[in-house]
Amino acid sequence: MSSRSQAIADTLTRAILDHRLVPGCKLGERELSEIFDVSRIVIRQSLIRLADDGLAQIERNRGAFVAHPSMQDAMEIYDALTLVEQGVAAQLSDRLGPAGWAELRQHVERQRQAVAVGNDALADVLGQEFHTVFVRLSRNKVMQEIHAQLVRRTTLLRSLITADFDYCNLLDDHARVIELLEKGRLKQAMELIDAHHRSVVRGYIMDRQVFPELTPREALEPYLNTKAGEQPKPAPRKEKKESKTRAHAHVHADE
Amino acid sequence: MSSRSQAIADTLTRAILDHRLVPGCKLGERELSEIFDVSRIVIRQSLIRLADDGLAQIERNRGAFVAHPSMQDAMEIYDALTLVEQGVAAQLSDRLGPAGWAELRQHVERQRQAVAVGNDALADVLGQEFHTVFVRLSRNKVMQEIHAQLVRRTTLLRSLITADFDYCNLLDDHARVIELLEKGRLKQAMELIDAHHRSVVRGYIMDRQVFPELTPREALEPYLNTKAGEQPKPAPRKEKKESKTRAHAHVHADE
DNA sequence: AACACAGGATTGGATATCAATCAATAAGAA
DNA sequence: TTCTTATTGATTGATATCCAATCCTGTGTT
Repeated sequence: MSSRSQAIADTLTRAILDHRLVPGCKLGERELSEIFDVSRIVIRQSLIRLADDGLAQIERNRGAFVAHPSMQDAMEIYDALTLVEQGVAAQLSDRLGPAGWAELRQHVERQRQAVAVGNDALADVLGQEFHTVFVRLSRNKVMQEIHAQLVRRTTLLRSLITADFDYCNLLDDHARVIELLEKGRLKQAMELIDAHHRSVVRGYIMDRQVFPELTPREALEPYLNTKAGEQPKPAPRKEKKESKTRAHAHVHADE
Repeated sequence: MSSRSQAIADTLTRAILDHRLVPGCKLGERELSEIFDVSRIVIRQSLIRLADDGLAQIERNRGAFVAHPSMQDAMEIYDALTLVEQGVAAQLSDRLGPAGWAELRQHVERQRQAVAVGNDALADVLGQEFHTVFVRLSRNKVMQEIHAQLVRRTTLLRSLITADFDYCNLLDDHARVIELLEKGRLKQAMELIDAHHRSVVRGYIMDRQVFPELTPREALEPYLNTKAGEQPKPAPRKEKKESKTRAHAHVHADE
């Protein structure tokens, strides 16, 4: 494995993406060093990595915090994501072979089955993964990394919103995008991608204040027991609140 | 000022982009710590930043080196850059106001005058800057940062090639792109951007071996005297070799 | 209540030290 | 001689401890 600081940065990233560490949460060096049982310097390096990735913000002489993007940031991130995925779509419509289209359709089918079975958690994961698979088919590692970073930041954004709008009309967008692209209707596919993301960001209602709910120690505890990189992922999201979701209880946080 | 490690990372970046530190060059912690007169830890943090930016590569227990991208990497970087600039072009063709178009035209005009006067160095800088200005007009900081990183990596790539082909046919591409975009001929503009980059990467002949020519200490010395972030930039590129350039002596490393 | 000040806590950084690993040399066998 | 192996040196990864600068807070004064 690579360096310790990278491993810790990965763990922190996981915790942030799982919404266990919420925006604005203080990431104190001493506290983290005690939690991970490493020196402060290793923590510092991890925090630098997180900051470079846009998930943390370091303020001089004040310390590091989980990034707290503004509404403006959110729109820019989604704009960038749209731009990237549209570009990849354009490339794939030219260059993708039959095996690639098959993989995409297969992925959508797996998600559809997960929904049919009622396994919403799996459906969520597959829904997220679709975009990653999509970009992977471009066979461009640079683009993949850029896209992955943007996806991480959108996942962070979801910590800031009250997911109280209907995602269900987005469920079939993936299949439709594939269909349109295969038919060579690139322009329509790109518009759909744009609408897909735009409808998500329009639903955003960013709560300026976010309650930590979990101390860093509590938030990170599940990731520490299994030292090997297994997937603990107990994912105790703030579903406890009175269900603000309107009609649909199973929210597919696809985007 | 932000942290010391960021300042040093910036200096190292400058040195790499100025081709004073060439791909494969060892970036020893002890050596750099003596050069910058800081502890190894600060250097380590700087190297982490550089690695995250794709300009350095850290190998476990072996140290950091200036990144040495492969031909495959080069193509991927240019593909990504093309994708980003095409996307931005599409956005600008919709959203850019008259002031924006004026700024672009003005920039091209300044470069043209620099060429006319024979100030090739300035023309080079302006040629590089054009793309940055272009993306800045999208008013998307996230996209700007992604683009800037890609540009840095293309600049690094230029350390690896023998610039022995004719850039001159690319000189007016910028003006043509603006013209096409303003006329709403988006598709043609995007194709031109693609061709622009593609013609550059096609000219690449990557020399597997790169002679350091300068030790890190020599390479970094010019940046140290002026402690305040002035621009020393003596840029003693390897122009010393017998001019391999074919017909055109003044190579506009526009891309 | 408003302000100023002092103290504590935290970060940024330096130094010294140690273990682990890699590289290159030196020693030894075929 | 040449190939293999062992030793040594150098460098990295990481820790502990220490110090200065800065920020936050709480108290005391006006």
